[in-house]
Amino acid sequence: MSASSLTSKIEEYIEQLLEENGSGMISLRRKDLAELFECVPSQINYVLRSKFAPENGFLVESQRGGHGYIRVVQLTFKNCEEEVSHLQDLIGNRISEQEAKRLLMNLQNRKLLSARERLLIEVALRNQDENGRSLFDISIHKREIMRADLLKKLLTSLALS
Amino acid sequence: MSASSLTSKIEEYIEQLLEENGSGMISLRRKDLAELFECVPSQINYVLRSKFAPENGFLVESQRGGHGYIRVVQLTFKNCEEEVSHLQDLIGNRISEQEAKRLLMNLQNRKLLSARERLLIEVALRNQDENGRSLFDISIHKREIMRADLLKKLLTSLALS
DNA sequence: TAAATATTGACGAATACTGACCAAAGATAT
DNA sequence: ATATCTTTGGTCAGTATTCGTCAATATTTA
Repeated sequence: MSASSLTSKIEEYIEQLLEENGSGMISLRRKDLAELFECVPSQINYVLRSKFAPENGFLVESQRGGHGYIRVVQLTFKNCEEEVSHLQDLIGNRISEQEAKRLLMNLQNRKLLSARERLLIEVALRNQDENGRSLFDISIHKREIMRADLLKKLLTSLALS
Repeated sequence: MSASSLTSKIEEYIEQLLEENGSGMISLRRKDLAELFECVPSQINYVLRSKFAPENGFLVESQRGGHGYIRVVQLTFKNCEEEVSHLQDLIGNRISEQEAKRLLMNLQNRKLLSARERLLIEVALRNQDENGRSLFDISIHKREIMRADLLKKLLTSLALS
């Protein structure tokens, strides 16, 4: 897909670095990256915060001062149970439609879900939401709780199969 | 087939874009489309929700904010259309839990569903049933209707893509 | 005319980007 | 050793840009 925004370009650059490196971990220098993309340094923080967050399967460590660095680590899980409990934590008691979609997309990217499975889950979530809204007049808050509930049920059932 | 309504015009425009593009996927800018058709932006959402829903063979993905977009993906029939409409007939207006399970097992045996996909559908159906029973006190009759509805949505969206 | 579908507009939410100011850690001079 | 300078990264608040939702109203259809 075309990456027209600055954020996308930086994101793709970092992903490419990770891919080339292979060890699942890379180091950056914030100022250099900012110069490369001709933006303010805090833009790098924005990209890291929004695209390389734990819910997207990454960890970011850094150190200030001379020879400072930013390290991006790609998370992996040893077993299913670890992954499931991590997912439970991420979903929490309630979740928005956007968050749910991002999470599912991430699972698909990490090959933990097929495209068809993701589609099924999205349709199920959407159906519940529509029913809750139009048939039963459920509040948005309650719908977020029900969405988290269903999502956890679906993902858990898959992981334990 | 009156193409006179605004919704129809927008629908046809998007379909034409999809056809011209050929890749089965297009990107829109909601504000631009709204300006083109001289309507409020939310009209675009209405068209997308009502005409480009998964059960109609489309996926809509979007992103807000700077460089935001709306992407419409046309799912292509992999399995034949007859299969889908046959399933619709088979399910009918309402279906019991037992019948649903038999149907799903049958689809899995015929390799039209993976075990994981069947599991997802069963969990989604059961979840809706449970909620309907315990939260909203829905009658068994109404629940059979809702079950048929959800099952058709799920299978139809799967039959595409 | 009752139900379904279409249309609008007000308001809210998510994402992108910047710049000013803050904090930490190494380097250097005394 | 300590103070101070230099080099790094962090945070936050503000602005701009897009899209989404919801409820009210209008129109069409059955």
